[in-house]
Amino acid sequence: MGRKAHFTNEQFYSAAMSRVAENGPESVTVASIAEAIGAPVGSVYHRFSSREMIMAGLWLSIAESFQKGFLEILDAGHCIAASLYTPQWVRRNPIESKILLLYRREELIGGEWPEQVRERAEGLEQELRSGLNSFVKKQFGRCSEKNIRRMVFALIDVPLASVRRHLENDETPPEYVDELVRETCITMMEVRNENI
Amino acid sequence: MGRKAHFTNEQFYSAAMSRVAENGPESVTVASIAEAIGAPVGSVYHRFSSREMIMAGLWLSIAESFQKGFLEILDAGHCIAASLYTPQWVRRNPIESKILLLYRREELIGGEWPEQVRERAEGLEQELRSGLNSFVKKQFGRCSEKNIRRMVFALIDVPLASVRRHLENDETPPEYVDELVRETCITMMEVRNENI
DNA sequence: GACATATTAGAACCAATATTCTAATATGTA
DNA sequence: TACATATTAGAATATTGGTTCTAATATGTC
Repeated sequence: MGRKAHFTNEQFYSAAMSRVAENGPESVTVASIAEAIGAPVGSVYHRFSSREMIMAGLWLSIAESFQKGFLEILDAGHCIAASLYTPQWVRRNPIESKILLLYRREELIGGEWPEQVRERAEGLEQELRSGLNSFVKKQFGRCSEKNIRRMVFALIDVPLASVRRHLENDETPPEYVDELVRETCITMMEVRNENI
Repeated sequence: MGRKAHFTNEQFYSAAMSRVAENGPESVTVASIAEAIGAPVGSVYHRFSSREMIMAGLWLSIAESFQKGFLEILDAGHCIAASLYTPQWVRRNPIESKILLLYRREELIGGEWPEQVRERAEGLEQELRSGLNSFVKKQFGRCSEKNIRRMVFALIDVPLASVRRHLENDETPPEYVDELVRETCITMMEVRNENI
């Protein structure tokens, strides 16, 4: 029927993504996205209902892709590999990782989360929680609150901490961070009797 | 000579601080600070040359106070205690810790760092680096790059990671985070031969 | 080729907020 | 009490950036 689209959604996302990685989330204005791909601002609003929707879509697609890989490893029961997933993913995806791991979600998406977006985000959380639960059950026999916390720490919090410093400096995380993360993960797996 | 000040600097800082803790750095407008203490915006600019200067002063005073306590423990050579300093400080300073540990510095202080402010910040970094160096020298005999990294990880990055999740949720870090941090710190202190 | 509609196009609009400016006011000193 | 000045006071200004609106344009279908 109508005329063919001149720009793809990916182009809009990609423009937003580069700008976030280069100058931080604040610098992403609707005008800057438009300019980056040579479109007028009106076109942006024709595709997306608001700036928030662009940022949310971008964030979600990166988060989904990250989490997919993580859960595959976790489901396979590879504990150490799961803890190393973050630094390795960061090396493979330097731009995406700044958006997902360096900035807070609220910096990217300030205001209202439209229903549809919230659902996708909740789906992600749900999926992660259940993946962790079954991992812990498999590894430790039973899924105590204490063991869940240990694994969140070993597989998520610590790996994130290990790369953040490097993301801030725009450098690829050096190999030694894997060693630190691995040692921590091994320690966390050594659950003593009183912990079970 | 002139008339006495009606408001103290602390009042301005404190107003800014509460707002950051409650609604995030974005919500701190010059008008909101003024309103919080019942002053007109003009008074704010009479004291501070810009919004940035308020935020920078606030951030610096918190950072200095945090770091002072940390370095005392570190200088005393108490490794585990140093790693536990962060979660414990967070429990004692719930408001301050959101400003110092939850938000990125760039969120608080966006643009230019005036000379004077930059100097104070650089002083802090310098002081921390040198404190860490002498700690590592004392603990490990020699101050290798590798050991420095391990200690930054054990004493700074991991403790920070251990509380961030809780700061986001506006809850005091539960006691068990100390256990996780302690175990990690112990692991990091066990430097094997090939690491020295 | 004519029509319908998706899309481009960009000017205009609006809201928020940092900053400036001018006037009024209070207080320490002579 | 009168003067000098730090401070309060808040209205006015300027800028930035998201959003809306109207017109022009291209493209698939009849």
